[in-house]
Amino acid sequence: MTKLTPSKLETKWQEIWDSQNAFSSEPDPSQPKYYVLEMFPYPSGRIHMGHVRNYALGDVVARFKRAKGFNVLHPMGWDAFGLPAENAAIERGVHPGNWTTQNIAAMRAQLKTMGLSYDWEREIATCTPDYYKHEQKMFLDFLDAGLAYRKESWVNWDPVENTVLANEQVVDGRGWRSGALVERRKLSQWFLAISEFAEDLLQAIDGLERWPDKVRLMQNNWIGRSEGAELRFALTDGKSGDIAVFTTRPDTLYGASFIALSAQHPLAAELAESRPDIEAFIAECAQLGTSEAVIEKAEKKGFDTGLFVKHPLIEGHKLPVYIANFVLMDYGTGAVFGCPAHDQRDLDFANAYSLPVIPVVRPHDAGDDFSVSTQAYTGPGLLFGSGDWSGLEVDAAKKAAIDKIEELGAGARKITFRLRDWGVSRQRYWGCPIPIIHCADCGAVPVPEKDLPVTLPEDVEFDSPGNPLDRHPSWAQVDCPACAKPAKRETDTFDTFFESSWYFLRYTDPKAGDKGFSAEAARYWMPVDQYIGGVEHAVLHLLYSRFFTRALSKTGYLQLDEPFAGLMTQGMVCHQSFKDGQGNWLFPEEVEKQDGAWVHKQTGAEISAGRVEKMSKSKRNVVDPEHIIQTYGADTARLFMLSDSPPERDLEWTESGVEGAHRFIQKIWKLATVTTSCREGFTLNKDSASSNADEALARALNKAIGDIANDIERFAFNRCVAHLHILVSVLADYHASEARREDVFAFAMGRFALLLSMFSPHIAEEIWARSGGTGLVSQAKWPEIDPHWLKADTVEIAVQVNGKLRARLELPLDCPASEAEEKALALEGLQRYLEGKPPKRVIVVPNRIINVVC
RNA sequence: GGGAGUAUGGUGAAAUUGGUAAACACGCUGGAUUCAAAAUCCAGUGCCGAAAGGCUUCUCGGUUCAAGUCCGAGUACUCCCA
Repeated sequence: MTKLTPSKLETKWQEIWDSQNAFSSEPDPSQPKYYVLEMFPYPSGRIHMGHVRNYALGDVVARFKRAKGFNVLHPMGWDAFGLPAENAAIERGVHPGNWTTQNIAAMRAQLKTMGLSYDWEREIATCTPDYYKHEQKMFLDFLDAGLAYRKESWVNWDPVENTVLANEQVVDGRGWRSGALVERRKLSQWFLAISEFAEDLLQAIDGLERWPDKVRLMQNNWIGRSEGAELRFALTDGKSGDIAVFTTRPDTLYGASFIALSAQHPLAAELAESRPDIEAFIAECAQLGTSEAVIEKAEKKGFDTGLFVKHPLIEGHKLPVYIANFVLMDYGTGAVFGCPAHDQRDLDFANAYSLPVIPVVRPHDAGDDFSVSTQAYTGPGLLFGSGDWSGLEVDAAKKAAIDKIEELGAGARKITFRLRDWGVSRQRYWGCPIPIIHCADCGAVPVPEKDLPVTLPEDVEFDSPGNPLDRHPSWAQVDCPACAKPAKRETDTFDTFFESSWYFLRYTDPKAGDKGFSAEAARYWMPVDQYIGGVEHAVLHLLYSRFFTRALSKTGYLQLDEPFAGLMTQGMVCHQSFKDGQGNWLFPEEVEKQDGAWVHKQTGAEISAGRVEKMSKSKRNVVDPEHIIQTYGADTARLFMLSDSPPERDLEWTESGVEGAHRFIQKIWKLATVTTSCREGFTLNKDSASSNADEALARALNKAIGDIANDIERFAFNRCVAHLHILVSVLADYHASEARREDVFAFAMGRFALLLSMFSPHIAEEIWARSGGTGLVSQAKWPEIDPHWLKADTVEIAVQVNGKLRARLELPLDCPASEAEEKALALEGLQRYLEGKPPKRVIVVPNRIINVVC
C-alpha cells in the first residue's frame, strides 16, 4: 500500500483542474443557473481559519449544485482598498499598491491549496483602475439621478488617524483603531441617498425568505421606521418664527413641559452668536461625539435659552426652550418636545431642571390620581387630563392628536427613519478617487466621462499624518472641465464599502470594458442564489448592497431589487486561549497537555488555559491554515471544518478534532489503494447483486446518496460527514467480507467518491479515477437513487404503556392498526405493566409507535 | 434600558411534522497486536444501582395518550440595538 502524501496528491489534482479549466462558467440560457458567492476577503496577506471555513462551506454548495446539473457561477476576488495598506506604508515604507499586490499573490497561492472550485478567470481586485473606473461612472450617474449629493455635516473626527469615522467605528467615544478621543467636526462630504429607498428596503425584507430571521430583524431595526407627527411650536414673547419637532407620541402633547433643541440646531447656532454662554455649552456638547450609544449613556444636560413657545392646544400656556445634549440633529427635526411623565430621558431631564411632570396616560388599573416621580410610564393605558382625548386608548389618541394638529395647521402626520444617508467621503489615499473637480466659479464639477478613470498618483509620501493626496504637489491641480480655469480635484476617496456594494455584479461580467457589467450577464446570473459570510456584515454591507442594486436599477444598469436571494451567516472559528504565569498570551503550538495539566512545551512551566473564544491575533489563540494544510492536507482541513458544528454555530478548532478527521481520510485512503477499475457500464442493482453483502452495500450506498443530498440542501454538513462515516464503515466491512466482488466494490467506491467530492475533493478525484470513473468527479452528475434499496419490509415499533417505553415490536411495513394493536397487547413483556386490567385506550401511529393507556 | 437567540452525556453534537433521546465523532476505559511505544483493530461508555430496576434534554409549572420539540414563569450565557 502506498502511503498517503496529501500535498502530492492535492497538487496533482489542483493542476489538473487548472489545466482543464474545470470550473469555468459561461452564461447558457438553456441551463438553469446557480450563483454561489462567499464574501470576498481583504488581502491581508495570509488566509485565516475564518476564510477556510467560509470557503469550505461555499464550495460544498457550488460542487453540489454543479453535480445537480446547474450552471454554477462561483467566483473569487479581493476587497483590495482599505486602511491596512496605508498602515503598512507608514510602518514599513512599502507602497500600498505593491503591498496589496503582493498580498493578493500570496493569498491566492494559499487559497489554491484548498482546492476550491472557483472560476479563477473571473478574479477581480477592487484597487485596479479597471475595476474602480466603473464605480466612478456609477457615482456620476447617481449624481445625475439625484442619488448622490454634497452637504455639510457633523462627523466623528479621529484626530490621530485624521479621518472621519462612522458611528459604529466609535467605541466609548474613542476611535476603534486609534483609541483617540473623537471630536465633532463639520465637513463637506459626499452622501448617497440611501434614505430615498428606506421604505422599499424595509418592505422588501419580507420577501427575503432565505435569509436568517436574525439578519432580517437587524436590518429592520437599523432602518428603524417610526410613525408620528411633525408639529410646529410658535415662538412667543415678541419672537417670530417657530420650532418644528418630530414626535412618535403626539398623544402626550398635553403633558409637554419643555422643548429641547439639539446643540447643532440652527436656532441654537443663531443664539450662540450673541450669547457666549450658549456657545460654550454647544462646544461642550460637541465633545460628546455623534453616536447614539454615547449620547444615551451621557448625563442629560441642558441649557435654558430663556425663549418660550406657545402650547398649540392650551390657550395661554408657554413652554421653555432648552438646548440639550441628548437630542440628535440628524434624526427627525433636531428638536423634541419633552413629556417627562412618559419618556425616561425627558423625565431625567425634567427632574434635573425642576420642570413639571404632568402624566396624561394612566395604566388601565390606575385612577386619575396616577402620578410619576422617577419612573416614566411608557406602557399602554388610557388618556386623562387631555381635553377631548381623555378616555381614549394610546393608539386611538395618537390618531386623534394627529387629526387635531392637522386641523389646526400646526403640523402633519410624518414617518421618519433612523436610517441616515450614507456618507462616502474618506480622507484617505488607498481608496477610489471621487471623480469631482472643485472650481471657484463653477463649484463641484463632475469629471467628464472621457477623463475617467481618475487614477491614484503613484508618487506619494506617508511620512506625516493626514491624506497624502492633499499634500501631493500636482495631482489635485487640474483645469475646471466647465470653465477651464485652474481648479482642484476632490482629494477624498470613497468609503471601501463602495467597492463591496457591487462586486457581485462585476463577477457576472468581469472583463466588461464600457460598463461595470453588461445587462445581459447580470440578467442571466443575478441574483446571487446563495451568499455566505460572517454575521458582522449583517447590517452595513448587506444594506449598502441592497441599496446599490436599487440605485443601479434606477440609473439603467440592470433591473433588479434584491441582490442576494439566499443568505447564510456562518459562526466564528474559536480556539482555547492560553496564558503563562506572567500573563502573556501563548500560541497553541507552544503548549501541551501533560497528566491533565497544560504546560509550556519548552520550559515545562504551568500554563493557565482560558476560555474558548474567537481566534484573534491579540490573544494568540490562532492556528495557521497553511501549517494545517501542509501537515494534514486540504481534504482533512476542509472535512474537519464541516464536521462537528453546524455552519451557523461557532466552531471550536481542536487538535484532536483535526486528527480525527485525518484518521478518517487515512481510512478512506486505505480503501482507495485497494480499489480496482470497475467494468464499464456495471451498475449495482437488484439483478447484479448476488449476496447479502452486496445488498447491504447497495442499501447503505443509496441511503447515503439520499441523506447527503437532503442534508446539503439544509446546510447540515455535519450530518453529511456522519453519513460518510457510516458509509465508509460499510465499505470497509464489505471489503473485508468473503462475499466481496471487485466490480461491486469498485462501483460502490466510485459512487462514494462522488459523495465525498463535495467535502474532500482531491482524494475523491483519486478514488474516482482508480475506480474507472470517466472524466473528473468534480464534473460528474449526482447519482440517482435506486428506490428498490430504500424500502424495508419490516419496521421496529416502540410500544409504550402510559407514555413509557416498555417493549419493542417488529412489524411488517404499513401493518394495519388493528393488527398492530393486537400484536402489541399480546406481548408477554407488556402484561406485567397492565396488571391484568384491560387497556382504556390504545393509540397506534403507523410504523412508529403504539401507546397503551391504562 | 429595549430586542433576539441559545441551553441535550466528560466534549462537539443528532433527533426535518409533538411519536423509540443521545445518530456520527472526540475523549475515556478494557482487550488484541508489540521487547516497548506509536499506529491499527475489537469491545464498552448518559446517570444511579451488584442486579432487578429507576432516573435523565437548565429550573418550576401547564397542554397532550405522548413534550428536547408547544404554552407560561424563572435562571444562565451569547448576539444585536441603545
